[in-house]
Amino acid sequence: MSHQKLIQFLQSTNLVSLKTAEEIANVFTAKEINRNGFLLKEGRVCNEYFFLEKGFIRSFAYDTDGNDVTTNFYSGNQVVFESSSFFNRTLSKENFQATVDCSGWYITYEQLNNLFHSLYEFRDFGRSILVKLLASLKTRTLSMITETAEQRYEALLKTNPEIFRYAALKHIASYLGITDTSLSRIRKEYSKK
Amino acid sequence: MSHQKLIQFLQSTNLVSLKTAEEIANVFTAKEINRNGFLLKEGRVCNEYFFLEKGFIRSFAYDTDGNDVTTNFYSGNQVVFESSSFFNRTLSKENFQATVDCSGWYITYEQLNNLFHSLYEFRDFGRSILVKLLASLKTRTLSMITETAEQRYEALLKTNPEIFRYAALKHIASYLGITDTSLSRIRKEYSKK
DNA sequence: CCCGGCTCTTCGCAAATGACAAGAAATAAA
DNA sequence: TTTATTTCTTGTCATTTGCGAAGAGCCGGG
Repeated sequence: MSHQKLIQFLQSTNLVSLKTAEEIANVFTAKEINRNGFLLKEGRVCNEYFFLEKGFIRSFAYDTDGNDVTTNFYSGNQVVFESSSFFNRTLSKENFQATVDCSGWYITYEQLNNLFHSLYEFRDFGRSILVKLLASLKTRTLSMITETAEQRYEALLKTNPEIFRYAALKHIASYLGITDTSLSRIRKEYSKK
Repeated sequence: MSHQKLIQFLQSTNLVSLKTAEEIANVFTAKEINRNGFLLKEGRVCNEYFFLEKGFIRSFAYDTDGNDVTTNFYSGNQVVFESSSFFNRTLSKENFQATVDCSGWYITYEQLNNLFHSLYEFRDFGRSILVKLLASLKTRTLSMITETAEQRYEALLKTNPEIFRYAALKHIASYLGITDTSLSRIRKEYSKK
């Protein structure tokens, strides 16, 4: 168990030097999540800023009719946490569940704030994570408006093929904003081409 | 022209003391935007962290077919800027246009970074802005998936009635992810109730 | 190994929405 | 004011998508 991947990830933004990345990484604690295990359950306060090194996580919420709606997918080398619950210390409306066995590293809210205090570079890193999340969500929202379900399916298949290895089709369907029935039809059409 | 509203806004998050809020506000420069004027045009780097004191701004992007798609609406007492372009110094894909005469205050990227450096509290404030943007976009994306167009229209009417005072219906339609034709029909149905 | 449950596909039908076009209403320009 | 332009509504029709149900396929627990 080494911090290698985490250090690489911290440096990948070009906001953190190697020395600082090592310093930051040393604060993180190893964490494993078994298949179907939860990183976070709704109704609780998110207290782990989790770097997913290996595995796959799906986040989802329940709508007013009780339907399970996928809010996001996370594969390796990403930070996984619910920003609003984490930073505002409020109850999470989302669940984060491992689709396969996962391993990674986390720091708590307190540890993160200590690092923000002491290491200028880590604040910039933290901000870049938020900005990235916001940008990708903007792109997704725009695609919900401007693209057809089939176009969204095709784009997801090309840009995030790993999702199709790890996630159930019904969960991909709700992520795309359609029913599993409709996704099935789209896949049938698409496979003809 | 006073910083009063800006100071109040800075304090509203409870992350910034009055003294610090005043200190921060003093760095901001007054800015007016005439009706139909632009705060930001696509293809340029967003360099203004703009506090909108009065007025109304619509942000929009063009899809691949050249259709104008509303990405957001901003009324008074909000921070208006494109986070990805601003923080990453990349070209904006969005336009920000004043729907009516606007007035407010801005700081540049450089000024914001200086404040982040010198004032711990302002960093927390800046983060809370990003977290809020992310949370509201999450809510919107989820509503695009789980709610019907009529439900989204009804919710917007209740929670953001000012949008209907300032924005054209066709712009509200693209924000809701439907055509203006469809919005017109929904309004007709809705008015019967 | 077999059973039960979950997932995915398929079908028929209903409802929602989009595309296109025409006309009315509102707004801006001359 | 008059004219031109834009916005909004309405109509028809085609397409997409959802809903409910049924059946096939897959997987895990006993």
